[in-house]
Amino acid sequence: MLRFGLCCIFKDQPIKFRQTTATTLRKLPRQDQLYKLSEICLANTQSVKKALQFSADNGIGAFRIPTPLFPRYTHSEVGYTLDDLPAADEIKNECAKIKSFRENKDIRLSLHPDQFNVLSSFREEVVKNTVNELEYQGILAELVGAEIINVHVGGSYGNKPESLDRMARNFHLLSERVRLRLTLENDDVSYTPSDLLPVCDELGIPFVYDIHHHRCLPDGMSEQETSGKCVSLWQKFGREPYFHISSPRNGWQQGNPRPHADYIDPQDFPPCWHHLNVTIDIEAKAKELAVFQLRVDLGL
DNA sequence: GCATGTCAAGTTGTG
DNA sequence: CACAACTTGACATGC
Repeated sequence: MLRFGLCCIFKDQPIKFRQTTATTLRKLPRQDQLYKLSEICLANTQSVKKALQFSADNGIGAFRIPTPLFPRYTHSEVGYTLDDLPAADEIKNECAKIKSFRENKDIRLSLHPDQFNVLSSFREEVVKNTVNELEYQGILAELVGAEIINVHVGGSYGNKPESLDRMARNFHLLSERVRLRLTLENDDVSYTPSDLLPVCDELGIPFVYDIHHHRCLPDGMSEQETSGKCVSLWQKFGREPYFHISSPRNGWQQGNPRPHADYIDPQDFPPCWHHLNVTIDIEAKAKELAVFQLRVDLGL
């Protein structure tokens, strides 16, 4: 069975996630900052619950939680912990509901920390911030029962082996809570599946295969072979594999193929995936509509 | 109301 | 050298 996953936000569904910025918060007294943050965090956890309900109602088996669910949590000036917030108990209660709903309905939850998280950096400050942010993601993941914290390696700085070594060393700075959830994903500028599969094997963590990135940055390994290796790595941990797919906004023939299209072109869906038991996150701008359309196009 | 500029963080490739 | 792209626009401000 193929399990399709939604990413972060919705196109048509009235499910919204709120945000705020450090600049805005800085203008408020601490008390007001915490009140504002409390409202946002509570609203966002309620939105995750709605997203899960929508998924359950529509046969969608995975949801990627927006990274800034608790906005500015790790910020050096305006950061906070849940217990600082007036609605801390309510927020934790919502998270507990998300966790049990997820378990009952078998919906997988993942997190995808953004590009500022660079475990391969040679700058101590960057690594420190990255660890900090990943630890926040770990706390969030534990609260809501998210299984995966998926990251890119980041910079290669002109020397991939050395950068991967740094990443592997910095991996051990992370708590078990984060290490047990961390996965690596191939990107479209530096690290290919061939680069990452051995590293993942060494670190004992799974590999998330993004086929669009692979097509933008090929490594000579076929899609079928890469899929197979990804599947066996996940099977080693007794877990269901995770794939990502998207289509190029302007097609493969003209311009930059990296920007994502609104929908998935069924031609871009690899035939070798059809018979697998895997989770496939649909990275398309039309969001839930793209998942529905793809199911129709593939005759599912 | 609506248009517009801004928002914590990193790295890379393109024009 | 500026800017877009990346998993993703939303929010605050000012007219």
